[in-house]
Amino acid sequence: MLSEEYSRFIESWGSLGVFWGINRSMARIHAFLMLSEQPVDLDTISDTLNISRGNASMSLKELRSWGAIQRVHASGDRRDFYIVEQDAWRMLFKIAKGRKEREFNPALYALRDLMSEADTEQQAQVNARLTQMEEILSTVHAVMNKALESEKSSKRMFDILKNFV
Amino acid sequence: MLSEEYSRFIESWGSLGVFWGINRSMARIHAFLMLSEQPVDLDTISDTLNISRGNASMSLKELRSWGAIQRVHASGDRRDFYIVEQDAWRMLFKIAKGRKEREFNPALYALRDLMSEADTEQQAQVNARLTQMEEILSTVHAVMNKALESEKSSKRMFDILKNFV
DNA sequence: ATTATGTTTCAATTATTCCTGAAAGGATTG
DNA sequence: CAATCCTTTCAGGAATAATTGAAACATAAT
Repeated sequence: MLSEEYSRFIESWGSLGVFWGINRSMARIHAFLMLSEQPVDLDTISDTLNISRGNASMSLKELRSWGAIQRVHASGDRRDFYIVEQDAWRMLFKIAKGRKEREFNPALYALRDLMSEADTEQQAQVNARLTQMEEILSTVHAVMNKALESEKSSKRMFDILKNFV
Repeated sequence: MLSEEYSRFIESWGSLGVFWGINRSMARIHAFLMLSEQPVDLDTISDTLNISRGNASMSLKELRSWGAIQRVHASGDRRDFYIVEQDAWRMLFKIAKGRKEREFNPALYALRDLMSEADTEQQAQVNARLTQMEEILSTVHAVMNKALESEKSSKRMFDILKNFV
């Protein structure tokens, strides 16, 4: 049984997960594993969080594919156990990277194509707007690429922002 | 009828909208208005984008509540017309602000509560993990607050990042 | 006051996403 | 190699979210 604080954290981690575009179950499982000193098996997860085994299994699989968690084995035990990836950064970046490519990039590329294809008598205001938008998105694009390029690079960016604040 | 480039931009803007947590219709309408030199009325929107009037009306209302678009009137015309907010920043920030408060903040607060309530014999590894996560989220929190504090502040941050890249 | 024109609301429908549970699949043990 | 234990898959069901369309509402013109 989980304490109230544990539950609350797990649930709000779930909501934050939705913000990142991962579903609630996955995020809750991830939160639970963050709070577990010992490796945890599938049954414990599904019982504690009230998630079906099927769902838990799929969620664990996907979390694993993102490098968010690892599967480990206890000797003399047939079950699989799971632990979180020790480095919290890694997961955040993996997720961010995927979403950026799937959703951000296409919009930027479409915008650029639009601007290059546009006939020259494109109306002035529209042009100005698109130009401004393109500038913003391009910078965001560059920043994200840099941030997602290497752990070192991202940490440096993080520090710069930290100092700015 | 829209050109192919226009359509493509509108559709991918729709996907990007989903990334931000606004629904496809709203994002498409917003894109369409960005591409219109002239103020546009509800019928044109609903016909051009194949969106029902009801949906268009609701979407326009919500876009307006976010300051993403404005309603204007043409003299001698009964209809309402819509134009995009001239400053692209404003909308992005409004949206970011809302989502941050609804989804990010609760997770951070829950994490902090968890850490303060935790019994002292909390296990070392878990503690280390939570501490690391709290540091990251706190910094993100501070950065976002700063960015959302004022237009000037956000532009400064934007420039800093631009230079870093 | 009535009609004509345009907008908004909202219950019902449709689409999408998420989750379940049972069956199939693997691996280990006796 | 059969039995046991655990995991994975996936079709169907449940829950959510988005969208429609028709009715109610509002306003201006006649």
